[in-house]
Amino acid sequence: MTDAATVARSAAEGALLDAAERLLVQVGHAGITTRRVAEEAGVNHGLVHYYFGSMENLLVHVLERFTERLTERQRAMYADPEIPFLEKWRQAMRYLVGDDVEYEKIWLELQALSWNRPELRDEIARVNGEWRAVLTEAFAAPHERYGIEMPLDALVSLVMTFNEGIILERAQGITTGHGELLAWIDGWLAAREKR
Amino acid sequence: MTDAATVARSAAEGALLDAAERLLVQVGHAGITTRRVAEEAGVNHGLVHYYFGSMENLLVHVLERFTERLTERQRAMYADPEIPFLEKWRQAMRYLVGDDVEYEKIWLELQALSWNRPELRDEIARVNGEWRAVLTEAFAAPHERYGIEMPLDALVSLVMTFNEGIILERAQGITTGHGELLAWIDGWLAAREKR
DNA sequence: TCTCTGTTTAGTCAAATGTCTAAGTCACTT
DNA sequence: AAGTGACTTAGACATTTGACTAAACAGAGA
Repeated sequence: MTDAATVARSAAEGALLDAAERLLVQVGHAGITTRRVAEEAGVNHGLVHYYFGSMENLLVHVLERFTERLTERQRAMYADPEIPFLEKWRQAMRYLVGDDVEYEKIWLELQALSWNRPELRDEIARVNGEWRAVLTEAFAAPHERYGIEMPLDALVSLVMTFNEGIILERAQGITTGHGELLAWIDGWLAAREKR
Repeated sequence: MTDAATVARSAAEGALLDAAERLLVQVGHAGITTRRVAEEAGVNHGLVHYYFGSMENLLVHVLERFTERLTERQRAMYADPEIPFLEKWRQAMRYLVGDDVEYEKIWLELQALSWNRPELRDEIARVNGEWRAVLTEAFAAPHERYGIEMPLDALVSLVMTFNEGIILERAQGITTGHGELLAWIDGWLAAREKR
């Protein structure tokens, strides 16, 4: 295979994966067909089969690429030891209720896909475990410093699940109470920070 | 229309709605077709069109019937003023992590369906609002009695979203931390109860 | 008993879909 | 310049799907 050809192929493959993500946002996983994703990507519909073997397999690749980026983003958000915890928390909450609803929609659609494809569930569970690990490490020090009564693993689960709940509600256009909740947490953290 | 015919028709309609719910659990909303739901219900596939006009409309009826039951269940869970709050809470949490995963799967599939059908979102939002109202009323007294610092609407949002997050994680086979979180909350409530 | 009306059945139809293939195209090598 | 091999294209093919329909059917009332 020539270099030029390799580049062209990678570009086309990437275009198909990008197109699939856009269609996840626009119509959901159930509405994606080989012809539609090819048209969205501006490539011939035969390439879906040529590159990925099947429509199903293309979505598997979308999932893998997305979870890789997601894991990276989660790590970047909380990992840097230079940045104070409160700042990380605020950054994470800004993302959570920011206007990047599309990103969350992709993630939800991929999760919904996994509900009925057992072979994809491991990948979702892996990302969940990774996120849990990142949060557990990031919250270990604040957990002690702020004197939070609840055990660390319970706290991490609480943070993860209420985040997922907010994402789920936002996907349905519901935002009631989110601002109040996040504002109170922020105030609570800030007050303890100053002491 | 005769009475006997009415009964037979109601039975067949109910059978189709029940079959659709079972298929939501088994294969998700994307895998439901007129022929498949008819076979599952044991009726002729033409009846889907005759009764409901379209496959889409059948799912709308499934959503309406389900949300009606869900609202009723939520009210029954928290409404009775005779039952002490702690007991209600424990009952609700037992449901949440009970083995009735199928029920949650139906609810999640219907929500996922609504992500791409704007006409269904009002119904989801309605149920969400109803649940919020029920919880707000049920938590008003405990909120004050337990001396919870967070404002009531933030507390209600926290409870709702972490519940939804737990449901979402459980749909993917993830239960890490749930037991620890609920156990701690239970202990916290129980300790304040005794005082 | 016979008709009439609403229900049920089996089957038709066009459109859409995933998969696959044969022919065409292009860059690179010899 | 011709050949080579991989890539790309357009189209074919069998299935499946939602929607629809004509005919068979059943039960209530005359």
